[in-house]
Amino acid sequence: MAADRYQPREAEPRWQAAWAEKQIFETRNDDPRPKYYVLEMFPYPSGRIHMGHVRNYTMGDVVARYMRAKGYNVLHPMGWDAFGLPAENAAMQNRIQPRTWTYDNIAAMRAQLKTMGLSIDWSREFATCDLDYYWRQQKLFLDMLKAGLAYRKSSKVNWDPVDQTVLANEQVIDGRGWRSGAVVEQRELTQWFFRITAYSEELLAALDTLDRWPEKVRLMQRNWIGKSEGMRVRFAIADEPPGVDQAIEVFTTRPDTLFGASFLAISPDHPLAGGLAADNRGLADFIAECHRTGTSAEAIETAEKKGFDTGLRVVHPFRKDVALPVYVANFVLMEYGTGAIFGCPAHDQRDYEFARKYDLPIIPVVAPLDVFDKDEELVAWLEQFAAGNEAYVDDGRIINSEFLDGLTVAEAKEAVAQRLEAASLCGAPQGRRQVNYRLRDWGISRQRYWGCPIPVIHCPTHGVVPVPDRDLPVKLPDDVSFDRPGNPLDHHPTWKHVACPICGAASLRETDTMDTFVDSSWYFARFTAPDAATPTVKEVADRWLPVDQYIGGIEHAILHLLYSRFFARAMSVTGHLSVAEPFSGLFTQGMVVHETYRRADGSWASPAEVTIADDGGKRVATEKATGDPVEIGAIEKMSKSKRNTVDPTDIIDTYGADTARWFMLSDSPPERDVIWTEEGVAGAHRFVQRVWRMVADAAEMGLKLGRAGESLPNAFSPDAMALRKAAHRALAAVEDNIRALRFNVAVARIYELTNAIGAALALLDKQRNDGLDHSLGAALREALELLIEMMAPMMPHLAEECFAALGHKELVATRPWPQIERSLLVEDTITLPVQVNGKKRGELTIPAGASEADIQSAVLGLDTIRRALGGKAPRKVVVVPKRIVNVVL
RNA sequence: GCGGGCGUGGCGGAACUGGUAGACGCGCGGGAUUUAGGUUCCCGUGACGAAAGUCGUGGGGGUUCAAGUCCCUCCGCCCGCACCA
Repeated sequence: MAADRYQPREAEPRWQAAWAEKQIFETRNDDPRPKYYVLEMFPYPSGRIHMGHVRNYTMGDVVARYMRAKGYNVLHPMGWDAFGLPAENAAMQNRIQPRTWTYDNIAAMRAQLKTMGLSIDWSREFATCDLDYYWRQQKLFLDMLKAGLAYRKSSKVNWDPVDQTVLANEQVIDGRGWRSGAVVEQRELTQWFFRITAYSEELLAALDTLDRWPEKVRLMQRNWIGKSEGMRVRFAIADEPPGVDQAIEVFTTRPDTLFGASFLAISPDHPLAGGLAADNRGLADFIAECHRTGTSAEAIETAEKKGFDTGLRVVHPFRKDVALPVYVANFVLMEYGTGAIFGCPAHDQRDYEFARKYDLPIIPVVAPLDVFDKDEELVAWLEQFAAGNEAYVDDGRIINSEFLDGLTVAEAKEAVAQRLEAASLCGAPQGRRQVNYRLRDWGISRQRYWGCPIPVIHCPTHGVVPVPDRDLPVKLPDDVSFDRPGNPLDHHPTWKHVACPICGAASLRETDTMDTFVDSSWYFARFTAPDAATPTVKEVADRWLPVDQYIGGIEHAILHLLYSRFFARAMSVTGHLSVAEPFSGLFTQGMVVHETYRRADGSWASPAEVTIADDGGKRVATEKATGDPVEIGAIEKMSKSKRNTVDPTDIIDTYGADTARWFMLSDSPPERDVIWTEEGVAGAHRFVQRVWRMVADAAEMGLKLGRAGESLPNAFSPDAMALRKAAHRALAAVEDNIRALRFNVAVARIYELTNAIGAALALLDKQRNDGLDHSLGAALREALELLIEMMAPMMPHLAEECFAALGHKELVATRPWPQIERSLLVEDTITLPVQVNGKKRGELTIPAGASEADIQSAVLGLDTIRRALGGKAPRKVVVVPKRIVNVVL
């Protein structure tokens, strides 16, 4: 019964055409069934898809196909994150228009993606560089401007000297541009910002509602928002006439340690520092030196805490006789709090180091709880502390602090707050409570061509004038040149010259474009009505959103996901939708990694260039072309530089999309990295062929199996019953595991069922000449059909081919998910492991309904148990129903 | 430094709220089919042991009839953030 091999190259396009022809993945907004929105992070059109895309989109497709089979109206769209610098770089290098380059890439990648057999609604496809999309984005911007969520300010920006553009804080990594890797400079520019900080608290608090997000991502966002509760405290400058300007305001989260203060420190960028430096040469030099020190991680790590005594003195708020020196210090950031701090060396490590260096007092004001009320121990602790070289930063009770003595840290914070709020300094309260966030407003201006133009006009009379809706879109010109650095829009001879919409005077267009993170902050909403003349159709967006399952890489844990959360709120305020959170379920998948291969000369060899052989249990690599030995290196993320990439198209050409999909889902848990191996792919392909062979063999035995759609007999032989149980149990397990996105376990369950079917098939084949067990034939057909249906979300083409081979006319893709026969999940007899003193000594097979007493006596009657007991009487017998029996001596 | 995650055979990994550790796959060994290789099918595969059995989830300790799972402690690896007052 030699069956032909399954030919994916022939079968896969045929089924893809069948699905396309019936338009079964095109989703209607007016479909009354419950909705389910699955989305994978859309790709940047770099030109070729990579294995990371294959993994990402396969996972999403499994969920989409499964939920469709479960009766949901599934939205599963695809688009392109198409603006951005690489298109301009290509323009400069290859003298090709960014537009042409981008759309060519999209066409190539779309064709590649389509070979994967994804159940995507391609009718909703768009690219963010489509005029139709960025036009609506300009509308969103104008609405946000009106709502006060977009504004312009002059600010110090991160300037990337290589890409010649401004970067968001989030795009600066260790002081370098996230794309170019160039050391970032600080420049003063007028920039557009989105007021994301208006939602600091909201974005933080709502993280608690995102219970289907990875804890890790929520934590990263929490840290990024960086809430801290503290106080602003004003210190009066000594020997100056009282006046509001004669105070320095600091931010602190430890007002309880105020009596331990021994100095104030202000940032080199603090206005006061600048003022003082005007007639203090030494200070001016010090500030200049601070600016020279890098902001990279190493620089900060190794930088010494340095300060410069300004000569100013301030008055301690509670001890008018104590004057504290004011330093300019290199470790105080102007961007955080007020740009000034009070130093409490005893309870802050940085302040401690600073005090040691400049010989300032170190006054302990918090004592550990366990020594606080024991005089001798407290004295000993104080001595030990004085002899040590570390600040005490843990909890405790207050000492050396007049009215605070004996209070807990929390009580002391409250007491200080009340005093300072009541106290007055120069006509204002001396202190006030303040919640501070690390989150900054989002700078979106980019001095770049290939992005969404910011739709405003600068009029000499009226200043910034929004482009009226009737004049939208502000269209990117095609005739731009890239022969000099800087922004081509700015260089364009005519584009920026326009009349003011208010007075008609000659004015200039804004030539900055938006950060591409803006484009990806609302695309999920646009998919719900991709052809609408407005950014969204509110009722439609509200019906579809939030995205039920969003899948993508962990690298977007902060930027993209936080911006999208902000946009959902901004779009609610401006009337485009009314959901707060864009993604109710988030899954972050692991990377695809591969071995690296290095030649003797140090160059990298690609997997396609080497042959792996087994040499006495050790894997060795040789170069295909020359036979030279190649060193097998570390397993790393697939990258062009290490040349350890595998092209999805090569794999699909060789093995078919189903094999690639199946391998991506097997073995590794989806949140972890998956190691791409030739052996693994071959194994996946072996399984594809095995399933096909089984189906073909079964089809050949046609008569024994009954026909497609034929109902099952009433009675089953024990063999048939066992197979039915295995099939329905597998179905239940696969369903549970797909729901939990535990695809690797679902795959294992499918393998198990396949093994069971293989055994049953062999049994039936043996009966060829003997008496036929017709009920086994029927059970086999049922099991095979269930197998096909449960693997269909993962290997959709193979499933269709198999289903057709069994005589079905219908597509698997349009069939409802099979019903589990619950009665088959219940065992009538069960096998319990039996332990003696916690070690397994035997097994007991007994009716499921047996009483505890029956089980006990049956257990004690087992030979293996009697032998293990050696004639001794058990002390007790623990019976855990349906699980285990433990006989205790 | 702060925060989080992880540690199970040769490898990737299973193991529900404590209840048969190693499902499933890869690799490896043996056998059958084949002119041969490959393919395919069958059997075996945690370690030690002839066997009975003993040991075994990073190390050590604890709770429990029972621990990969809970508690304490130590070690190692990975990731994120980081002069945030």
